[in-house]
Amino acid sequence: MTKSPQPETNNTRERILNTALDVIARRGYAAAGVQEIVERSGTSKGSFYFHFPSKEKMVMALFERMSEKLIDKVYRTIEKEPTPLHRVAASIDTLMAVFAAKRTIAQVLLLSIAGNGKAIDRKFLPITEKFSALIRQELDAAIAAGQIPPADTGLVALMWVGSIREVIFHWLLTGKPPALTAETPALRTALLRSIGAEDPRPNAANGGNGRR
Amino acid sequence: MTKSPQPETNNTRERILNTALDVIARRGYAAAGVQEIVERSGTSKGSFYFHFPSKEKMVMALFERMSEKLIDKVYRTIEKEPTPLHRVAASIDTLMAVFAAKRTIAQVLLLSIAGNGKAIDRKFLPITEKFSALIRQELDAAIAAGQIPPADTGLVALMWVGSIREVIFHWLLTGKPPALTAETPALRTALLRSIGAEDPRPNAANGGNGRR
Amino acid sequence: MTKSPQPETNNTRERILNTALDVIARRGYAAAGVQEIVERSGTSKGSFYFHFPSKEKMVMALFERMSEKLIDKVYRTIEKEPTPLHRVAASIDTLMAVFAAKRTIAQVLLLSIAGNGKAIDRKFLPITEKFSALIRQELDAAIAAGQIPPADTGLVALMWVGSIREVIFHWLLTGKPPALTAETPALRTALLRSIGAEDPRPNAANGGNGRR
Amino acid sequence: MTKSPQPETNNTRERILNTALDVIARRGYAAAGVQEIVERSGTSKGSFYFHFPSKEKMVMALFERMSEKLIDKVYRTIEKEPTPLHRVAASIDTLMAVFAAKRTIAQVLLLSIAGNGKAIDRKFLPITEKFSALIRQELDAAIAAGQIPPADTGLVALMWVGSIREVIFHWLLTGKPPALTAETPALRTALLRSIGAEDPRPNAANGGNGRR
DNA sequence: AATGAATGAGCTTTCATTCAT
DNA sequence: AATGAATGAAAGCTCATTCAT
Repeated sequence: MTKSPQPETNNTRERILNTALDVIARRGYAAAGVQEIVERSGTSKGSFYFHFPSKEKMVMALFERMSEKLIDKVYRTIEKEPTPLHRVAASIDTLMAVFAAKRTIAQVLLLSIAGNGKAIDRKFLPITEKFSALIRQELDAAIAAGQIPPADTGLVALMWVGSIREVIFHWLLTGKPPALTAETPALRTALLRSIGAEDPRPNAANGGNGRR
Repeated sequence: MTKSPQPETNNTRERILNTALDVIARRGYAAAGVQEIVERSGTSKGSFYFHFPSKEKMVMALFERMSEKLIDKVYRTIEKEPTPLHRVAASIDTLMAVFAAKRTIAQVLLLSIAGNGKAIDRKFLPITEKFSALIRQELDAAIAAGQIPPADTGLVALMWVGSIREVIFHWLLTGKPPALTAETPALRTALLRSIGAEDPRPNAANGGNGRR
Repeated sequence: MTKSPQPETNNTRERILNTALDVIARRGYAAAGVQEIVERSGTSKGSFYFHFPSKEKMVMALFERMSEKLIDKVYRTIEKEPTPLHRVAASIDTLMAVFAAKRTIAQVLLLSIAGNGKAIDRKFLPITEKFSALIRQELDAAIAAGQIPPADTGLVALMWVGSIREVIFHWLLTGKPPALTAETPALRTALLRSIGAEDPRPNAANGGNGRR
Repeated sequence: MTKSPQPETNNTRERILNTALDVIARRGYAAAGVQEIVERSGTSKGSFYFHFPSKEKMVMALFERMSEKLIDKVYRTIEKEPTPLHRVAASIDTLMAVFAAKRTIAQVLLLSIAGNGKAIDRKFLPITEKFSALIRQELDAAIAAGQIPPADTGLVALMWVGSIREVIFHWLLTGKPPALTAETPALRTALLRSIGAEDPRPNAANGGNGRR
């Protein structure tokens, strides 16, 4: 097996997690064997089970690390925005930008894990859940600030997350559009319109018909 | 293993497919063993492999059967509607209604299969794809009829399917809201608003705040 | 599965035996499934087990039929020969000629069956055994007639059968020489020489070096 | 299953190979299950597949080991002989002696494998092939040295291997003669005579009649 | 901390055989 | 005589996990 080039991180635990991300993206959760992960990461079974109590727990750790990083990134980006509505729009942009840049993370976070049938599902739920909690919070703030009309923000947040997820899904599986971020402005505009708001960043509004 | 009560269908092939639906919903694709399926369906492994060349092919047959039924159901429902926009709205309602009524089908069709990492994904892709093709078609008709402003219907259809999927997802995993269809009007209204249309069936619009 | 063209024989039992010969030649005894045999012969499992108590017994019947035919053929050919030594030589020629002409029979009789590890071996032994009994008998007659010096005819017969078998083996597996019968004269001459006899039919003796 | 007494070798790989030899001799290649092999060798399936990628590859390894040892043994024995003809005679003696001493090896090497119908046949061909290549080489040397008249050594080597094989076959299946090596001198004499040579080691020539 | 041989339950699939029709 | 759906034991193989070193 080819050992992935893994220069800096000398920390075994990190090496395993990084490799696991790769392998899961390539094969899916169920087909990602512990064997392959330890081979590619240049460690050993013993090492793996020294650092993690089970494959499942390791994947959970991976998820936590990924989602934490992602949520942090979103928070750091939106805190510079002037109003709640700007923050709402910026959240969308950031999520799209990050997933476009890190295909592997998108793959694992959004599709490789869902639907294993095990209790695992319930453990992984929080990830999409966190996104929608974040979005809901900003929407509520925008309503409180009078920028948008009242709405069932729980439902809307769910819908938004689903919309974003599906667009990325489609991109992951079909490769269209080649540059995922090209979709962002139209997506943002449509999402905001669904709650009766104007897009505060209409840089590349699009009124024509698509190309799918 | 408890043998599921399976009264009428004496056709083995059907019995296997029906049981497989149950077992996959309960355990997920990968963890649904042929053993359990044949035990619960009161058949045998030999019988299973007499009727299907492989587990994978059996699941594909199951999918085709389910998605065909579902798409048919939607078509039969919307053809009674007067205008394209009514048909668009009716599609949403029907999808929600069917999934609300058949929890098991929703589970398998929308979440148990995705993310197996294998080529299988690409075989199952068409299901969500079919939904969005259907929706896009109606949206295009509505635009042609001048009922709604021009839009990237490919993107919008994707977003709608994602929204619907996520709401159902949430319901499947958290059980909220207890009656999925309670969500339908608000969902429909928001989706239509996203393309600048008025809801032609505003029977139970909801403008309050959520409860998630 | 392609059903072999099987025009005349309307007798099911015969059709099965003929097809079995083909299938065993193609796949070997163990890999020759009852399924394939009945499919290719245009019959059914039920029919198969109506005519034969088991796969093993069917193969035995096939063997008996084949070896009987072959032995008969040899007897009919050699009875025209003038002296025991001529008959000995003619036996060799006939065996080689028949196997060269019926590759399939050679394959099944000489290699597809041997070594299944089961009790079957002991049942199939008689085939080579019959050849050597036949040869031994003629050799004994030649000795009695004073045509050749006394020898351990049991051992010699075994050696001859082994020699013939190995040459055919080699031909079956490597395809050399393209025409098996080209080997016959040299083979015959060498065998006769091993018991101190002159070849009574030295039509194409060969003293040069080989081409393997 | 009774665990074979397996005192010394603590190396798992060797234990598996040794046991496999036994089991294949008893049951034949196809009927020798991995289950039985690991049970008798006191290991586990996991261990088996840790050491070998497949049952087929394991058998190939076993074959290589056996045939290497055997060929080596023959080479070591014949190199002490003074002339090519002596070496030819010594090869025959050694092959017979080794197979007589290691019944199990004879069984597996000479009969348990042939006729599996799979590509495997072609992998196992080399074993008899190696014997005949070895014999041919010595025969060619004897011709070059002027010890025997020119002949088609390719054919002769094949015939010799077939003769030897058949005699051992017969012994394995019928148990006659009780001591295989009793056959050796007569066999050797007859083989040498087939190429017009005198037996250089006529220690126990036998001209009487057989007892088969 | 790390190694990798060992484990064994579990997997999907095959196949000779049976039996109601 | 013939059919083919059904059976179930057994096959080869996988893989998360353990453990002596």
